[in-house]
Amino acid sequence: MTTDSAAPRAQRADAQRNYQRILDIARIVVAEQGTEASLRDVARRAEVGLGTLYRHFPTRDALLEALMREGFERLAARAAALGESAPPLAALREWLADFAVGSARYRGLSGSILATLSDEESPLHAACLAMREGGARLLARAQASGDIRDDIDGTDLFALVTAVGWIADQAPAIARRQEHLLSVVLDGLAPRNAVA
Amino acid sequence: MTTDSAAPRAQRADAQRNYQRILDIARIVVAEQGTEASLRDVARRAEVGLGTLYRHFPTRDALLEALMREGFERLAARAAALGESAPPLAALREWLADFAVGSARYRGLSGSILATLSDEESPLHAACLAMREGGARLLARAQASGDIRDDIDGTDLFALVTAVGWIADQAPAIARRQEHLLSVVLDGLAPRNAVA
DNA sequence: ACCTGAACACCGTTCAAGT
DNA sequence: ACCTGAACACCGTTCAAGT
Repeated sequence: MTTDSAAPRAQRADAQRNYQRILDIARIVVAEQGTEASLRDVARRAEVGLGTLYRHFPTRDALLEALMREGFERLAARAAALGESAPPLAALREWLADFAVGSARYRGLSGSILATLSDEESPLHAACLAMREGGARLLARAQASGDIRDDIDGTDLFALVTAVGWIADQAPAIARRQEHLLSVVLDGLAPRNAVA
Repeated sequence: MTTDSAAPRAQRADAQRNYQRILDIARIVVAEQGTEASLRDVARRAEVGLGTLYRHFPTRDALLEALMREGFERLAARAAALGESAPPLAALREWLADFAVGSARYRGLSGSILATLSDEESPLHAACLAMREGGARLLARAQASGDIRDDIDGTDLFALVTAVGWIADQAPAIARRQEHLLSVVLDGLAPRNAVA
């Protein structure tokens, strides 16, 4: 057993180059057109055959996953760090602000990310997992300290923050209210005290 | 001046029939496929030429507007009624629950409705206006009575509630949490008391 | 006055043929 | 082992030709 069956086989040089070309161009095209960008356009501008794009990225979500992986990993790491360094509520708020920015980086990304929650086949699902768990831990911590109400879970929070990002996506006119709307939602997460 | 220039000219019988056929079928197809339904499919199943569909409904939003008009008018009327009959906060909450249901009636509708806020050309924009104003009045009333914080306006509220509807749209797994998420958001609208 | 469907310019996805 | 692009089955939108 000198070679692991899951060992990454060395790619041919042209394949490696094409993969990188596609990814670089995809970043540009998705920035321009959003997550529903024309894949044909990506292939054209990357100067590869359409089949080559599909060989490297069998689905649109596979391409998005490659585009977002770094960002997701960064958010997961940031959650862990904040969990050590900041008080529960502050840590959660700071992380959510970061997440809100990341999940709205491209037009349509909020939708792609939220839809992926229900679709376990999507490569985005797995890519988001560690980040989601990091956020969920910060939430649980803030709930344990009594800063956040107990009747919401990580998925609820994830969905709510993504939804606020989606608002700016759909209606540019409200985009400047995004931060404020997020803080309104977070205010709703305060513990319910029975003050009648 | 016996005839108003804006008077509705009598339509030819076949035109009238086609209009109705398209609308009836569109209701079915949009229920099946959502607001991004294939217009070709609508024309096919309504057994009219594709051009006939475009003649009656020049844009997708024009078709959606015809589909939703009644519902919007009902919501506008309901806002007025609740403004007379119920205490400020209860009226607002009840109306928002109604609105939440209506704005999520079809898959994709939340998006179509919110996008229309920024697009004044869309026929949906005008169709929503009276309803939005009705909601805004209920909001202002609840703010005047001190039940709702002052730093949000009708557009903010409209966007937030639509966004909660969108969540269920994207992730069926969370659909059953919709009511709860809406109540979390509404809790965030409570006045900010300086309780440190 | 209204209807029709072909025509145009796009998609996503697959796959036989090439190197 | 990988690349290519034609082929297929769809779109939305327009518009000349018909009745």
